[in-house]
Amino acid sequence: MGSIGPAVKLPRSFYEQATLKVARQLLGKYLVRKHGRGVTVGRIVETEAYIGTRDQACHASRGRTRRTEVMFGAAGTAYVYLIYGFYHCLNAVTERVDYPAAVLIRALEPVEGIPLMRARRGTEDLRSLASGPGKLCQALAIDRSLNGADLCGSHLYVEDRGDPDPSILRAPRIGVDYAGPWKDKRWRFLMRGSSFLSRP
DNA sequence: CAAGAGATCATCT
DNA sequence: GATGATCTCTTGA
Repeated sequence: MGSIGPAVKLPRSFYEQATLKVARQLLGKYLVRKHGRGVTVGRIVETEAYIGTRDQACHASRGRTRRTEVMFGAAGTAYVYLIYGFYHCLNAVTERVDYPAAVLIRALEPVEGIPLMRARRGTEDLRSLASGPGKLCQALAIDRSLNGADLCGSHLYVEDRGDPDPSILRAPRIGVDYAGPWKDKRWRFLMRGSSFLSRP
């Protein structure tokens, strides 16, 4: 719907760019997940950037540990972690090796495989299927087994379907009040007018 | 509609 | 032993 031209899988070079640019440019692209015989796709409508060891909201600010190791690795890999013992969060690792940075995918507009998403989420409400980082991982069957997975592979990747550039808003990141001066950075990017955001 | 509680576990101190 | 880059449900205006 509204797509023009062929779908192009984003190459690794896309993720090697500055994290804020990647976070901005992921909006309007399509996250594709192939799992078993099911394909689910959502249009990315909300992202957040986590950048380097000085950003106190970034997990890597606590150093290079087993958990954060993936963020220090190559751009274009998935950083997936379990949060609050219940939900998973999906990030795309960005920038160069040894520089820890990533973009959190915060919300999707369901596009393909909607019945499967409804079944996985246990709700019929379209607006609740993927409007949050934990929700979208549940809807797309993304868990820690995908930590370190290649986003330029065939099970989990992002496509440019030729949509026109969206109108974008910036806001402070969610849930990082502990991050001192870094909590006010406007590193959250939203597609203006989308009704599938985690919050307006 | 807003606010609060509770759920549950991998990771790190 | 403490702590979350969350979500859902309940309560009460």
